[in-house]
Amino acid sequence: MADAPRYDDSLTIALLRAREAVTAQFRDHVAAGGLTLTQWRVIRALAGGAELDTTTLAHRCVILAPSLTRIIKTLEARGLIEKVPARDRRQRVVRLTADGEAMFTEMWAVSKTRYAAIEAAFGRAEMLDLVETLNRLRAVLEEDV
Amino acid sequence: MADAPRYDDSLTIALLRAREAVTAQFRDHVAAGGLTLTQWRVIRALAGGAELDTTTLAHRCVILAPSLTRIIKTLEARGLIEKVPARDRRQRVVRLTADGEAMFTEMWAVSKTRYAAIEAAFGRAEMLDLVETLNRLRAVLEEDV
DNA sequence: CTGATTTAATTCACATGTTAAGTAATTAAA
DNA sequence: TTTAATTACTTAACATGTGAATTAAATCAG
Repeated sequence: MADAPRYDDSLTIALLRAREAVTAQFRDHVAAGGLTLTQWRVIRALAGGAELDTTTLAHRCVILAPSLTRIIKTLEARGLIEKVPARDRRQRVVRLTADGEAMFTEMWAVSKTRYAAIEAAFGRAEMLDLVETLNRLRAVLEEDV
Repeated sequence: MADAPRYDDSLTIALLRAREAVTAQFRDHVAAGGLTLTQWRVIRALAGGAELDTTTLAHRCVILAPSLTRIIKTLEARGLIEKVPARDRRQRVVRLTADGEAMFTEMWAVSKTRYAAIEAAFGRAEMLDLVETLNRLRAVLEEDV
């Protein structure tokens, strides 16, 4: 039997570690705002007045529906998001409140600088290329394999 | 304020989605063996008779200590791993049992083919390059930024 | 129009992620 | 050597990941 590839060479582990390293650049800042990184993704997806239903939001933020149900409950209780009446009454459509938009604006200013720092350290071209490669990998895997 | 980059362009989201796509290739198979992907990483790290303490194992598998504590408890209860007496009695050193090694061997055969399928679909050179890029990104971020 | 099917969320149960606090063993310092 | 500091791990509490079952609303078939 061929040996297992060394862990450092494994694609899954490399993805896990890289993601961990990247999110570490934002975690403290987001936590200082009283949010988790997952909650921050939701806030960010809704920024600028977007009104999104749970399914769309879950897909964009890469959060499973049960998690999003809980997160919406939490953020709504904090007054950061609010429900919007929907024509299809099965859907739960939400948007940011004024407080939510304010929270986003404030935190985004810092997030931007962190993101810029990563670009500066790693290289803008390399970063764009990496994102493109990752999206291509995903496209390939979601087709067939 | 500059707008947030579109979600599809975000590095964090790209990493999240790519990882999701890759792990999806293994999840069903691993679940069929009664394991989670996280548990499988532990089994895999111990394969071949390795005896590792919790700290080393946590680092290699990219699992936080509290999670690993629970996982070790679970896998030990299932008879897949066992404790090894350690000179430093603060440490918890574990290894696979015979059953654990058998489980690994059986499942690894399938995992290998899945991994090979990904290589075939995405390209071996591209895959090696991606892993190298991810590790370089991590190295850059863990240095300074 | 009525019953069957599908769709959108939610709920449940359990595993893991995450931070902080706690415990026991080892090491360092006075 | 006795205490203080460090180390390795565990526990606790809460948030999220994950799959399965459930509920409510919309849609479809007859």
